[in-house]
Amino acid sequence: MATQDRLIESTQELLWERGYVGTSPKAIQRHAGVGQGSMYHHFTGKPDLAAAALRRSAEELRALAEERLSGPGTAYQRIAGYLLRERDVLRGCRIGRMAQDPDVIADAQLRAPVEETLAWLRGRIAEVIAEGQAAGELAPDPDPADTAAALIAVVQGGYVLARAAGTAEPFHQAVRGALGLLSAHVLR
Amino acid sequence: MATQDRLIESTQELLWERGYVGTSPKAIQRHAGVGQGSMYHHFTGKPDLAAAALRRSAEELRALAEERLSGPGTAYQRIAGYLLRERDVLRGCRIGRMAQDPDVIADAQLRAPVEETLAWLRGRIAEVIAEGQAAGELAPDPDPADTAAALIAVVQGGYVLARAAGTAEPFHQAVRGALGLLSAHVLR
DNA sequence: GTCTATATTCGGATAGAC
DNA sequence: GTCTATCCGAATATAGAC
Repeated sequence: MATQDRLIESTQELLWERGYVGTSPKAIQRHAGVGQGSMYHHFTGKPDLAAAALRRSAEELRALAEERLSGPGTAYQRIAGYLLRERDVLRGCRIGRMAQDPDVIADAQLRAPVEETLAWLRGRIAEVIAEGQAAGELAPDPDPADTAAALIAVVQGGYVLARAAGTAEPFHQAVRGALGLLSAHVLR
Repeated sequence: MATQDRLIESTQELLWERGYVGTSPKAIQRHAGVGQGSMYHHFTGKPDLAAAALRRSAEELRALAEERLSGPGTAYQRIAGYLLRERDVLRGCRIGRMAQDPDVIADAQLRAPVEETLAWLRGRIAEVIAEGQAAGELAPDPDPADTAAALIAVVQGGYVLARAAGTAEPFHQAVRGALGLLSAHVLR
């Protein structure tokens, strides 16, 4: 694999585990097996490399989500498929995690992929809900945008509860709870 | 105010804003207007001071939540009151935020207040739901523990969405979405 | 493209005077 | 109790040789 790619992948990994403030250039170099000079040859510095890593994570997350959301099944089934898909619960969301970091939020380059990805995800799920309502599969009363925000928040917040508890169980409870509430609106 | 209290309050503030890794002893001293030696006289070091700050934040959060949850009204009204109460949305949750920090999760002293507070909150909301069901105010089918986890996750995840977006709106959408789904289960 | 040397500041603390 | 001095390693680079 190319040196750049090894650097980007290592940065993705470390950002996920330690956050932006907690990830040092030195640690990235060690993890990637790449020297100091080499890193600064390919990237101008930590923010540049982190931005590349976040853009790649954003792409990957989007592809994974789209896989479930554009698959077969009713609106409810596709949303349930998305919420119930295999996840590394205790590690949390590589993208959502960054929203807590003030240095990420303060830097437009770093914040853009985070903002865009979560906005896209809310919009995409709102579409699926609206499709379900148009098809008569879902009751017409829940607002698609509000409901989509609630569902994504359940995932992001579920990670918080799981990490706090030291076990994945609260995440799964939250997802079951959300699907339980939503399923009351399934018409057929 | 006593020096200890100024240190604890400053630490609460900085942990909220910058997280544990992002908060240095030096910054705490500056914020509190307290000298180096003074800080190390009252606390053994950063983890000790952070633990004191987190315990205090945990108490405060609990008191604020209990105020709404044990107030007057039906189960649904009390839960809605809790979800809709005034919040500093873009700053997020002082306690939930810590769950992302690996150094907090790794240290039992630091993690305990986070774990206990969120577990208490889930339990307390589950109780309110169960009371509502017993009183015939809420449909009996939603599982109290799962539903409570979903509601708390909506709050925690709502903060993530809001910070990512740079505006409080997604938080409010998520709360409206959750209350919309829950309200379908209100019987009277 | 990669390596080693060097620089500067900060993080997190200890020691001892007042 | 509080202050100042000092310490050592890490964070984040830049410079220049190979």
